[in-house]
Amino acid sequence: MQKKYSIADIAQICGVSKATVSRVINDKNEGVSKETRRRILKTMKDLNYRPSTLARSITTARSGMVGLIIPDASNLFYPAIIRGVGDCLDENNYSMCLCNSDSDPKKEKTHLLSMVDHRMDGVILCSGISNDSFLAQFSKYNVPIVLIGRTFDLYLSDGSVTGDNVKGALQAVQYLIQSGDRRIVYLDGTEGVSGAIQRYEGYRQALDGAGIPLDEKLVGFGSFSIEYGFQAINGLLSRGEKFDAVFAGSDLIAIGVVKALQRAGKKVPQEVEVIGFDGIELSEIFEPQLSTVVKPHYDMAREAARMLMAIINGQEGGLRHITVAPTLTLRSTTRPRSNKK
Amino acid sequence: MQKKYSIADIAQICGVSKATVSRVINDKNEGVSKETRRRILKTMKDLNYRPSTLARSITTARSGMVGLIIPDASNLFYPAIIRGVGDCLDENNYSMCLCNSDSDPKKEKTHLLSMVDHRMDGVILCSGISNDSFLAQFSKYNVPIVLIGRTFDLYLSDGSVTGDNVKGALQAVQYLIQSGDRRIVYLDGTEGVSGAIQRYEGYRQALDGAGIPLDEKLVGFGSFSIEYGFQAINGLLSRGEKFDAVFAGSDLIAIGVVKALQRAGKKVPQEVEVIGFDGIELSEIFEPQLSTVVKPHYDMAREAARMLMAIINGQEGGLRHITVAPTLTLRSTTRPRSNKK
DNA sequence: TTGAAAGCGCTAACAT
DNA sequence: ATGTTAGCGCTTTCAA
Repeated sequence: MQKKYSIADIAQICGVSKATVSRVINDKNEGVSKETRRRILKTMKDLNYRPSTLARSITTARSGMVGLIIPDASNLFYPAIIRGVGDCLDENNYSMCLCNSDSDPKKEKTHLLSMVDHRMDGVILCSGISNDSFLAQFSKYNVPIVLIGRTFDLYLSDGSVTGDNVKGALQAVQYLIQSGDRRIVYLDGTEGVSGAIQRYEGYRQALDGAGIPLDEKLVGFGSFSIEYGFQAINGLLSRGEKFDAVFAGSDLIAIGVVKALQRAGKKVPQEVEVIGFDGIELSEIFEPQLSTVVKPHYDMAREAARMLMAIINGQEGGLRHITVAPTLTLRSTTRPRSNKK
Repeated sequence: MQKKYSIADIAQICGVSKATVSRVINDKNEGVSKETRRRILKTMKDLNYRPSTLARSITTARSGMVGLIIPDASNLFYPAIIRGVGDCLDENNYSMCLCNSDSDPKKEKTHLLSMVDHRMDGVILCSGISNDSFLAQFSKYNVPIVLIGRTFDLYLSDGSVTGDNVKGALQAVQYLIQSGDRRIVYLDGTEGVSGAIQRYEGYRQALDGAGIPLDEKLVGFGSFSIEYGFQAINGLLSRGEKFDAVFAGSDLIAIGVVKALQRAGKKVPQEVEVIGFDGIELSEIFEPQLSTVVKPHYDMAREAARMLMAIINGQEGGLRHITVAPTLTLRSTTRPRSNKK
């Protein structure tokens, strides 16, 4: 167990002051002779000395760390998000502190406060919690925050990157309607979450536009999981509900839907068309490949991180609230159609 | 932009010393009158004061953070790992610092050093890099390290949790052989990585045991991805190679294999049986569901974190190197067989 | 029960 | 080019 050296040790051994050592640590090209610098560098190396970021942070008021809060790292929606912000932070020599909120306001609050305690230079919140969120009170702590995929309480944030959920849902459902479907099931995850609210809005607009009355029996909310999609369809089927298509608020739900449909002997897409939402990697891997509303999550996450870095570095404005238009991507869970003009 | 308060501010406002405030922050039940404690607590709350973990860490020599290094957060193998260590850390009020190494020794080194700089209390390394790893030199820094799924250089770590890859591969290939398969393709990810080396060993043992000569044309290494499995099979097929089954070193590879096979019109499992490795969530989601060698990744990661916490807390021994036996799980990419005795 | 003072490892003026 | 001196926000003896 070798001793941990501090800047004072290095200074003493090299016969210089701490200030000089500090200078070479921080790579100021000014003010240190080549010779001394070399000597100090060598000593640091020989002793395996690593300057403490903690101590530095305390004086510079910069921790070099950013927090990322997501609902659940094991949900297949998040890998792209994690990697996106991770890559951007790497490029900026920043570290990432990750935690799971489980969409639980309590946990969200705990983690948010933990970010403050650890003096994170900023945090990225990728979650869908609605009203009893701690977000409104978070500004007190003066930690810049940027939101991913959460389109209300934007005013409580310093930046945001979100997909246009209303439009995405609208397009998807319009497509189904044009395809001849009338009774269109709409299934989404956590009710009250911004994305779900907006997709519901898009769904309604599409029906309205086509003069199709909304049938609440065809609408359901649960969780963003395969299980929910599976159960929901089984429920509808057992209740004898008839429907031509399903629009799901997430790809995971859509996959559950397809599985339940197939299990019940319904042909997808011949008997029932299915469109998912998100365009996660899995939507392409799964067979049949999902028709879905694609959002570029990796890039969105990267952009959110870039934004946060800009804010932290005090760079001037630029657009701080970005909305990206999703693209309806037709694959194998919708019927092929000849292009119409 | 409100002022950031420090312990000194709170002390002054409450008319007590910093020491007293420190006492209530640290919740020592000793030494603070109920009244003073109440007053201090109230003031802290009113001012939104949050003690700086950084400052505390510098004196206590404890950061309350643990680093987790994985190759790639966007690889569908890792969600379970991330969540597993995350959950354990949460329970211990620890934070997680996550980074991606891309299986690049340089990046691994950079991140490992960053962990030292940030004075992480420990790190969990979940990666498969082989020889030019920085691991051998890492012990210099006296940061406890535990390994997940990396069964060589265990002596360089303070703990480890790994699956028995030799045995897992052996079982899988033996099963295929008993199933009547003779020409068995073996595809794995990064060559030289501990897991791959061991699976290759298991593969060889199984062939040996059955007196089947090893045909190197049926063996390939690439990356742990769907793409690789897909390409590899296409390559074999275009070269006119004949084979009865495929054993893949990861589920992702196996999925690529199945896709390529199906695309080429080969029936799985009727014409070609496929067994994957890992048992990630996706192996069950994918259709056809993968027959695979399952390891409990979430639990393994959790256990690794638990181990690390024990080491950090200076708790006595217990087993510090754990090997878990994987279980061959038969699903839809192998032919049904009657049980034999 | 409370306080004073030193110290943790660093940076940042300000001198020299 | 280098050193001196204060801090930064906290914990921790040791006294009172």
